[in-house]
Amino acid sequence: MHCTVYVWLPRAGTAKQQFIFEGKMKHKKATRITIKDLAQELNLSTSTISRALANHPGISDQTKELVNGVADRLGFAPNSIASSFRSRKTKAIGVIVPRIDIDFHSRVISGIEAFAYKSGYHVTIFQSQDSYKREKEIVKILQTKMVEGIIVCLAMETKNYDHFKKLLKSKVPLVFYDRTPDSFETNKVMINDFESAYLATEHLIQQGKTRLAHIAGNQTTGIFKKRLEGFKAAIEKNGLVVYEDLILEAQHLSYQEGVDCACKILDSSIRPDGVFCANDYTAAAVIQTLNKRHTAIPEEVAVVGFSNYPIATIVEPHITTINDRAFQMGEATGRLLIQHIEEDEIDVIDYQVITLKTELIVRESTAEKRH
Amino acid sequence: MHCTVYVWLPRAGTAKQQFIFEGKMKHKKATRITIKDLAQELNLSTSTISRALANHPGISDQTKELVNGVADRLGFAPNSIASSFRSRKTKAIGVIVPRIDIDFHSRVISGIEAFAYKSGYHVTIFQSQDSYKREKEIVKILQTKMVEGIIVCLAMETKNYDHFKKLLKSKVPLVFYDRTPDSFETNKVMINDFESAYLATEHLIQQGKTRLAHIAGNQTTGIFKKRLEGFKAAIEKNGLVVYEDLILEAQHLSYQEGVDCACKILDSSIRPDGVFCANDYTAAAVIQTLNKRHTAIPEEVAVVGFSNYPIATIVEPHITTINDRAFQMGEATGRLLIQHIEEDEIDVIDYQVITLKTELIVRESTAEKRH
DNA sequence: AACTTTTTAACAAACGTTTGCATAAAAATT
DNA sequence: AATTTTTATGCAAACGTTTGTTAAAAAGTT
Repeated sequence: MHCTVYVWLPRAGTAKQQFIFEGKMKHKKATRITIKDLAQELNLSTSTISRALANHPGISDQTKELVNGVADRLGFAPNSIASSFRSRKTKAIGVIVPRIDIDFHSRVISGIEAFAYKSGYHVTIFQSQDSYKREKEIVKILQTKMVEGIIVCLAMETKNYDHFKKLLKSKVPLVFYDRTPDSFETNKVMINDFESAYLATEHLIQQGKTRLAHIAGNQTTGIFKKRLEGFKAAIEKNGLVVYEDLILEAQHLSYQEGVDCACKILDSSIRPDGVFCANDYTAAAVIQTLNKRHTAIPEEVAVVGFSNYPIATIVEPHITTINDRAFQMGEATGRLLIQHIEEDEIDVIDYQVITLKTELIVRESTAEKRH
Repeated sequence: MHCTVYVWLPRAGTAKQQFIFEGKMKHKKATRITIKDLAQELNLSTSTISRALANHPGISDQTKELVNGVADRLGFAPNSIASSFRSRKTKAIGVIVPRIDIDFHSRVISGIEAFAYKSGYHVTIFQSQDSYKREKEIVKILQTKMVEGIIVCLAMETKNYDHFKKLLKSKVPLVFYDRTPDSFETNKVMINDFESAYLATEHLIQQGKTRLAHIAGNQTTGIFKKRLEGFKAAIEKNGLVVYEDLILEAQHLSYQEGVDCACKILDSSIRPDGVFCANDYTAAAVIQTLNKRHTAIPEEVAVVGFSNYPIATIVEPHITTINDRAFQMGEATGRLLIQHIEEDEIDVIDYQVITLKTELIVRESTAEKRH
């Protein structure tokens, strides 16, 4: 049975509104209040309403008050899609991250959202799951004028950047953070991984350590390569020897991988007295392994991590580490993107590279005595 | 000086395209390919193009191929805003969380995004920063037909739900997770906090512990109240005594608060032999404090946490805890919301409450011998 | 061959705003 | 009082799709 029923209901104001219940009475068309309703109610044109709501200077304060009053009274909520459609501005930015539930990324996203919100933008997030295929899919979805600009942290798998180049060709503002493309120049926000690693390593040397080990990240990824380079550079600069046997690569820098690497390093013929780890999970793993072996930290072996994860101050001894300023990186990335979206003058600028200051946070795993 | 210049450029296909540089030559109107261009190119109507691209059954396979071919060739990307505008479907869902950079929430969001993506939706996130004012602001922004449904984890401050009731009145599908409103019935996805706490506490009792302490969360928040109730219920059911002095409230359940509470509890006149903590940060704090005091875990004092954070398997001894299934909670929340968005039949259902199974993960902080 | 049915595509009207231009009224200037 | 200037509002087109209805052509049926 299929029927159509017309029901007439009185509405706020004088006009009457038609609600249509149709087809098994399933589709209740909840007719929303539009700018036209306000116009009718006040005997003004839609253009005046629109301008009044937007606080346009050409509209008298009196009318503005009137319009806002009625809008409130009728519970008017603007249709942002119609507005975006007409004005060609969505006030949306897209963010592609490998995974949201990784501490570093969630802090960066937090910074992006905080800055975007302040600037009147909102943030739509996508997880590439570190997959190249998925990343391309997402870029395709974002091609549709849905967002005014895009922030990306590259998927681990991504070695080809054509999908992003296409994006740039169609003039979509684009900013990369942390894991950025190596083979083409574009907007980037990074920390100085080389410098940070150099700093961390030199700190170990200053503590009198001479046989240094490194648990490195995936060496096809720029940032981890840089950290290894910084490690080596600091050793050589200080006239010490780089022991290649003490450099291990951990694909995902997970805690478990850290344990495995720690065992290998500690059982090596050259017994290290200092370990620099490419993140704090592996640093925590090294520390726990040393604890189990009753090796004194930092006296026998000192440990430095990277990123200042929450665990850095929970594991005992607390981990000396690099403050990677994730939240600030998010803010800086958001700021740069929105600048590119809004400022036409910036068209002259081809691209910008921002490098954030990092700092070494010294804790008990290298410096003070363990209590 | 103000000038207008017309530049004619050849375009893919046979047609030519006009680019207009205007007003100090700042606004490059990058004219995109639209459905109309495709129509012109193929001598078809826009409706046919639209239907062909949408794989409408009324269009012949031959034309579909033709259309898709030209679309590819000209690099056509649909304008999703125009489409949303006309079809009244944005394929977007909004998520309001207290903070993104909290482990639990980032895992829930990850689950939401994963499910939404599979279902062809995208996710826009907002942080209420646990502020009631901010939460109301965000709800107002989301009123604008920008999203088809909303997922919320309440701000700590929120005690009044009028802003959400208004949302429901305008028929916006709404689902709460974890921190849900107590005073009105609506769609919710939760874990059984009472049951989980009961389970955790009973486990301590089974280990022969009789003087139990609890580090509780903010007692104006439902879930933490439930956890306390479960704790007490388990004790009473097992014929033991609830020591009110051993129950402390930590506003934010931070590591530092945990340390403070741990000291108070351990220095209390009734020396506890078991501690149930409302999250893993405070549990880690208790464990570290006990370690510093050289108190044997679990022999002298056993510890149970809540949520299974990464630190649970990093701190030594590893923490016995409740698996809160954050990712699955995200998936379930996303599924429920999208169901409500898409299924008209569901209109009959007023609201749904989903409770997820939890489990106790037994580790060394309660059971096995520490090595 | 005259019909009915099916297939395929076109027409045209929306969707709710924004915005350039025109205009009317009021105020200021001569 | 005639004019210019300023202020406040209206008109109407446009943004790029989707979709209900209609029409023509092709295929099938007698």
